[in-house]
Amino acid sequence: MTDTKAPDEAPSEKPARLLRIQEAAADVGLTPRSVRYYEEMGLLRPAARSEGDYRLYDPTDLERLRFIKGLRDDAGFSLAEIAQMLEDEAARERGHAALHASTDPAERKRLLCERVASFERQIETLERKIGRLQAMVDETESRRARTAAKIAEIGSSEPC
Amino acid sequence: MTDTKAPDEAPSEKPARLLRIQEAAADVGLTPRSVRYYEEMGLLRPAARSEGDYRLYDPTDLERLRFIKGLRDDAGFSLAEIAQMLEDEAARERGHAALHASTDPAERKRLLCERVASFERQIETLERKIGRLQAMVDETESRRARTAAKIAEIGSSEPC
DNA sequence: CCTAACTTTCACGTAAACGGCAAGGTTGCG
DNA sequence: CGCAACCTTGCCGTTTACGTGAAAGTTAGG
Repeated sequence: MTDTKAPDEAPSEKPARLLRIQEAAADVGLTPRSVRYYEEMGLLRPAARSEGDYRLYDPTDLERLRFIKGLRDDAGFSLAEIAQMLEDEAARERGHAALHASTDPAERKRLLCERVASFERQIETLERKIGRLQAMVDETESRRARTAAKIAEIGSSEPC
Repeated sequence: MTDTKAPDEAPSEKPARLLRIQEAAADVGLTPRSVRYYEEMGLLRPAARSEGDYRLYDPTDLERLRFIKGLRDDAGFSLAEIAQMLEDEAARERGHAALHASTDPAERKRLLCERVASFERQIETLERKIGRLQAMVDETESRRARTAAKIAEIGSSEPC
């Protein structure tokens, strides 16, 4: 359970189910056009291309697409901002690769710490947004409470 | 303290500091163009116009503008969505007016309850967004934790 | 009254994020 | 191998949310 991801040295280990753009897009709730656009914007590259140059997406790609969609739909980040965050991700991946290459504990640690820092930046960005949203909720909530208080003044027990 | 807002029957009670578009926009961190655009999209109308048709904004307008900016910048809502929320607001305002017109307690209560419901819809919309953002934070957090665990494995006490 | 600074409406321009179509190549089932 | 269904790149169109003048009117100070 601690080692879900085998480093797989030998090829043809895990064909891993590759999807073509339509299926991949549908899977994460996007259109093929959007997926291509994201690629054009440098947000992702399909894991592979078929003989005839068809884009082929693996599960990692799908996760990445879901991440992108989440940041766009839920958080309202621009693709440029998302690109920035993903570059951070990329740095983590590179760090991950370097991790396997290195056997020096100190080096390994440095790489891992960098990853943690990057995660924390990401979290901070998200939480800043949450904070501002929460402030709006709080304000609305207090107005709701004031109105509710007026209702209480009127009394007549029964709610609306 | 319970009656901050006097209904003001007589005019010329509170000139209330009216700002022209540039100052108003600067005050809330927008451009005059955006403010005009918001008006064009039906998001707000200046409290008054000068003799020569200059737009004049009162504090209520500024609050509204800040609200709009918040929803856009912080939450990433589209102007269309914001328009919807503000229409809700407008309904509340109309309810507020009707409240002063009506002396029937039952009627007053109905209006107030409507307002509360509208506030609650607003809160729900915001919290849905917060929920999704929080989910992303949680996911990132758990990944951070996994990485941190690896660091702990290495040991060597000193942090990064 | 004059002028600088601000404002108005109108209109065209733009960046982001796709939508949609055309012309041609690829897959894969029968 | 034939053909429907899917994919490719290329390119133009569209919506949203403004930016940027242009031409003309308004305000306020000197």
